[in-house]
Parts: sequence; structure tokens; C-alpha cells
Amino acid sequence: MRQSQLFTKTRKEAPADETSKNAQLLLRAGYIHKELAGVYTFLPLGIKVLNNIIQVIREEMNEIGGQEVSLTALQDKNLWETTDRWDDKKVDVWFKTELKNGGELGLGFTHEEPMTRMMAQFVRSFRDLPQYVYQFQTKFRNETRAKSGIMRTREFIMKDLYSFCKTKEDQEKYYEIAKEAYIKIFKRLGLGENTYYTFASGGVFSKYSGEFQTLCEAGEDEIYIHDGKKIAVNKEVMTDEVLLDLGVKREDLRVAKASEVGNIFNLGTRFSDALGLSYTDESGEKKSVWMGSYGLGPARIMGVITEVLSDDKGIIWPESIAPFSLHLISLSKDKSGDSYEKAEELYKKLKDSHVEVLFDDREESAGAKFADSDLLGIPMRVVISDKSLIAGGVEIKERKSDKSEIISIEQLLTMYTKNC
RNA sequence: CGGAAUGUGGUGUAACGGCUAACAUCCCUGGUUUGGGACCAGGUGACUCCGGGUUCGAAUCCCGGCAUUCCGACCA
Repeated sequence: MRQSQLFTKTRKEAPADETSKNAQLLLRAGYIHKELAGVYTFLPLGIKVLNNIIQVIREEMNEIGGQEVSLTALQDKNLWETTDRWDDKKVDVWFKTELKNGGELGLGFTHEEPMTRMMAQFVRSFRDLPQYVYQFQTKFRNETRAKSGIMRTREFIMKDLYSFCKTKEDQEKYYEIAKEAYIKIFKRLGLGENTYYTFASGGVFSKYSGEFQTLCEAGEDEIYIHDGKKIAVNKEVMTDEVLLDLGVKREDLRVAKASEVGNIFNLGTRFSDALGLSYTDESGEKKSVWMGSYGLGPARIMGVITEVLSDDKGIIWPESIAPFSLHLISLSKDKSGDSYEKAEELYKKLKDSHVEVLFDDREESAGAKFADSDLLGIPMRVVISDKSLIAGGVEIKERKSDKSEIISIEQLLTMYTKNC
């Protein structure tokens, strides 16, 4: 894409009412636009990043047998009354709205209920199990306090996968499989090093749930990390009993602030029993379906990556989710110059080879272009100018590094087009 | 939901109760310049969040509302 055609602009200063690092950088770089407190619009660059994160997650969910669906955000009052989760006293994050005919609807904050009821239409026999179903879908939560930019918002996309198994054992086995998939996802997203599987409250469903916590100053949780085992315990459940369960000693733990980027649960049979999701086993006996749920928030992950992988100049996207692989910058004086023609030519070749490239063809000063490039955070910068051509081609520099080198245009093309 | 702070051109800031609300940036015109947010000249853009009140006079003081941020509570 040509940067001259991008309708978003970078800015030197962030609005005074945004204090979180992720919101400041994402707003300044033009990835997001603020609509209301805790409500953000994703701009062209932002939606690219968000979709890239979603795609990584989708691939790993498919890898563990997930089947993608899309449920509706509109929720049936009767259904939620069945599980006693409609009342505002039970669930205080509901957004509710009225129908013209007098009925009432909710905007979904999670989807266990509709997902379970939907599956009850299809699951009858032991032959129908197990099933793993997931979606990327908008959740609405009427947070009393939205905060930290895109890390805690009132509307957000969530990946939620639900597992439906014959037995408790099958369910617990799948929980482990999902856990491994999550570990892979965070690795691919560049957060592997500082993300910990963390023991947290299992709520009413089971003893523990598993949170994935990424070390982050802007996070809302405090976790106790065991470096040897690479696990952690959420402060909320930090007791002697838990330590005994996990076989770790208190003195081996270090405390850190972290942000919850994912959460996995064994749900038991609470929802299946309440909503009539059962199956007939080999001997003709009716049994409850065992369930688990597995959530991830792509936008919060985007926020955490911005917080964790950035420097004083701007964002540093991991290649796996960057909006573009290359930032091609022409420093030509004018659009008729030789180096500009070379830049155009290179841009076309890269585009024809389906390389994701952002071409800075604007008539800006070199300094302004470099500053913008650093702010945008595209992993590789390619500068083409009279100077670079005399030196032998183009100057390449990784965003995360201070070093640059000159390579020939042919070398660059081989590097980025060999797979095509 | 409790507490605190803040609301002034698109953005960041300034202005003792007193002249035409100032400066920077952004944007537009022209010129000039091109390896780390260049320079010169000119120009557009604000009922100072909304509604009341005090006063000869309010961006400024008072009351109410709304909004945003932060702290806390909450957070399948």
C-alpha cells in the first residue's frame, strides 16, 4: 500500500486524556481511534494487526480440532434465566436492550449458554463426541471502569472455544491440549518469553482455572512466578494449600505485575445439565456432556504487545502480526528522480510477489519519514535513495535493531520473494 | 459504584475577574530544502464541554449536569 493514500496520519503528540502507553502509541501511529471511554475503532493499520493476531489463533484452534462458527451477540433472556445468569445481581456487566414488541435482549458478554443450547441440537450419541467449537465474536461488557486503552474495553472481539466431551477424563485431557495450543500461540505472537501459565480461581466450576499472564506494568494482576517450572500463581489464590497442590515453595517465587491475555476453564457439567445437553452412551445410558471453555482477547493481546514490545520511538511489531513485512521508504527529492523511479519499480515487484509492503512515497523530509517508520513499527525498513544506490542498492534495517546494511535490490527481492 | 483531577482551534499548551482569547504544531498557498520530526513568507481554523448563577465585566468565581483520565471496589 502507498502511504500517500493512507487516510490515517501519524501525530507527534498523544491526546492528553490518554495516559496508557498502548493507547498513546496506537493513537499516534493511527492504528486506532477513540470513540468513547473503553470503545475504540480499528483503523486500516489496526485492523490488519488485529486480523493477523486472529489468524494465528485460528490456525492453532484448527490444529487442535476446532470448528469455527459465529454465534450472534444478541442474547435470549429466557436462555440465560435457565442458568440463573440473567439477573443484574448475578452478572453485573450486562448491556441489555428492549425489543419494540416489549421483549428484552442482552448483548452477550460470553457464550456458554447459546453455544451449549446450539450443540444440544446436534449431539445425541457418544458417536457425536467429542466436539470442539469456536468463534471470534464481539463481546459486550458494561465495565464500571474501562481502562488502559484497548486492554479493558466495553466492546471487544473474543476468541472463545468450547469443548464437549464424553467424560471428565476426556475433558481434562483436552484442557491440556488446549493449554499447549495457547503456549504455541503466545510464542508465535512474540510473547512466549514473558507469558506464564498461571493458576487462578476456578470459580464455581472447578478448583483452578488456567490464566495466561504476560508480564506487563500496565497489567491488572499480580502473579507469583516459579522460574524453574515456568508457572505462576495468581495473587488471588495464593495460599499455602495451593502451594502444596503445586509442589512449590513460597521462597522460590517472585512477584510481578501481569496482564491476563487468555483463560481456560474446565466447566464440568453445569451448562450441559442446565440446558439439556446429554448423550446416550454405548450401553444406552444417558450421560452428561463435559465441557470446557477457552478464551483469548485479540485486542488485549494487541495492547499488551504494544506495551511490552515498544521503545521510546514507537511500536515494534513481531513479524507474525505486523501490518506489513516491509516499510519501503523513498528519500527522493522529487517524483521524477532516478531513485524514485527505482523505488516505484521495486515497490511493484514486491507487490507482484505478494509481499506485504508499505511504500512511503510521500513528499516528506527524511527525518519525518524515519520518525514515522519507527512509530509504525514495521519489522523491516528499506530505504532507497540516491545515496543508497551509489552505495550499491538499498539500506535495510530491522526495527528492533540499530544496525543497518546496504544490500543490492536483487538480494532484497530474493530474500522476500523466494517463497513465491 | 466510592474518591480525586481535568475539560480552551484537529492536537499540545498559555492567558491576574478587565483590550480583538495567545503560542506551538497540524492543515492550506508560494518559495526553498531532502539520511533523523528543515527553513522563510502569508493564510484558514475557538460562542473557552453544556445549562444556570454572581458581577459593570467570567475561559477565570459559585451551583448543577455531562465527558475523560487516574486510584479503589468489581471483573465467567
